[in-house]
Amino acid sequence: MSDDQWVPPTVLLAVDLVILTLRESRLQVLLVERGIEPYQGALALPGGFLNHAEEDLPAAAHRELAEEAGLDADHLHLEQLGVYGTPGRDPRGRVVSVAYLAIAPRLPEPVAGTDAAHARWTPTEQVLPDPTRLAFDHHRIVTDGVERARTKLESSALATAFCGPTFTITELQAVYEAVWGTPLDPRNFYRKVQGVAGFIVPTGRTRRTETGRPAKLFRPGPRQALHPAMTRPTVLSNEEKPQT
Amino acid sequence: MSDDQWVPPTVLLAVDLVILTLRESRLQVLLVERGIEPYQGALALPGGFLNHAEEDLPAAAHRELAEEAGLDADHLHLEQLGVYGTPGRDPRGRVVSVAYLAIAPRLPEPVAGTDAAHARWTPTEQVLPDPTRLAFDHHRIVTDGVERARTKLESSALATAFCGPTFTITELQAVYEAVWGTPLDPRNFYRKVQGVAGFIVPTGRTRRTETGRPAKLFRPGPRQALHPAMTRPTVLSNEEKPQT
DNA sequence: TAAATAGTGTCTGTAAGACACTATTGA
DNA sequence: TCAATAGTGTCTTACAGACACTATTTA
Repeated sequence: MSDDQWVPPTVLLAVDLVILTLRESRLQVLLVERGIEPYQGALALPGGFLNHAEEDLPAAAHRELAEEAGLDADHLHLEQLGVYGTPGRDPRGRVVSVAYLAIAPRLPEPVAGTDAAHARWTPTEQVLPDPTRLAFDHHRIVTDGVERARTKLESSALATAFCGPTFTITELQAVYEAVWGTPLDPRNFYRKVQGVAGFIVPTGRTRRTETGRPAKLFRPGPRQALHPAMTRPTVLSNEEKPQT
Repeated sequence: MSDDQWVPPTVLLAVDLVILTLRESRLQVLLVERGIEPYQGALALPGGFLNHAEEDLPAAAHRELAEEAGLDADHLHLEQLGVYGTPGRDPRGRVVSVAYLAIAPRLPEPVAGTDAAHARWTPTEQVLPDPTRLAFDHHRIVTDGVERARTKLESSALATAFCGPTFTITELQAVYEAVWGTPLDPRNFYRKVQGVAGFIVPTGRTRRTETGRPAKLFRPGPRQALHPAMTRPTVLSNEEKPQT
């Protein structure tokens, strides 16, 4: 600290994106096939270095979102997930990556012939169990992103961000079931979700399905913080099982 | 992106520490008086640049913790808070800072004659209301750190990290009251905290106070995640007040 | 009609919060 | 004895979860 010649080291700064959506009733994450070394040919999160030294971090995240997934900011939740900067995580040198979590309603297949051509949706249930499937430390980042999404679903109105502008309660339930990976009781969910003030508001319209009673349509309400919170069914560890 | 000459920009990487403790029944944060420009003479969070390009982030956080607060890793909770990297936040150039939250039991006054000589404890209630009191964007970082601590107190056993190796239930309550900034009912708190399996375990000993019945002593239990969670009294916004 | 999905009623157990009460110490 | 702090009992209300039941559609 008292070395007069010392100058602080510099690092390369990147953003990585965990983009989650719901397709085929499953939670899916956008992955790209890497075209260059390192990890050429492997699957990785979309992302990249800052464009220039003055680019803002959220701006870089939005730019990558547009470039690699063809997504504009509409209906889009974007939040910082964390920093991943272990020395050696990138063979090119000291790269520190800021991960962002993006959540979007039902998204289309990436369009061929664009920058997003090598992108593909992959169910998280295929990615999470295998830590070696992704390049760099991206498996850890995806794991953290999914866990963040699960937690946020409990206490915030984030679930509606997975839906279109209007939705049925059953559709909303499907979001919770897909993200949490647990089945929920439809009747309890129905009343529960309506009892949370400001979470969803009825539109007065209904939506016909192939068969069965038409369902009322709702849109997102004004509330971001949910009271009472949605409760994720607790997977009981051995220690907390009731003693019979 | 198709410019063959383009090379990614580099940035300066720093760590900043929000070190919280409990002194005089108040939540206090460690601040240092800056000895150099920019913001010379102003109060700021302890922290600094990476020592060398290969230093790990948590290692840098621990190093600053030792240098600026004289703290070793004992009894210490340390977690990543977030990245603060807005262009222009530091007049010296593009500095991206990774903030860490550290929580420690009752800490002594910083020792004069060490690197920590210019450090001082400051009650958060004096810092939080005034966004101009701290250098850089450190007010925001402190705000985020305190909010993180408040939230973690609800669902994790973090509160015991503010206490010594053994503590009374009343002391534990004082932690919750200081961090949350709300009074709690001692009788309900007493039963509540004992009903949370694995949170605290009785030592069998008691501690005498100046006056009044001696209190049972407890030590931290094995559980990190609390079930049921401690509930922070909800400050009702206008919208959610019950309609009479 | 049956099959399917939407939506309601009701009960039980757990837990939060209010608050009266008892217990054990020092002065 | 009183003052002070520790600890218990009990009631009310909220809410999670189980699950029987009714409602409205298409085939």
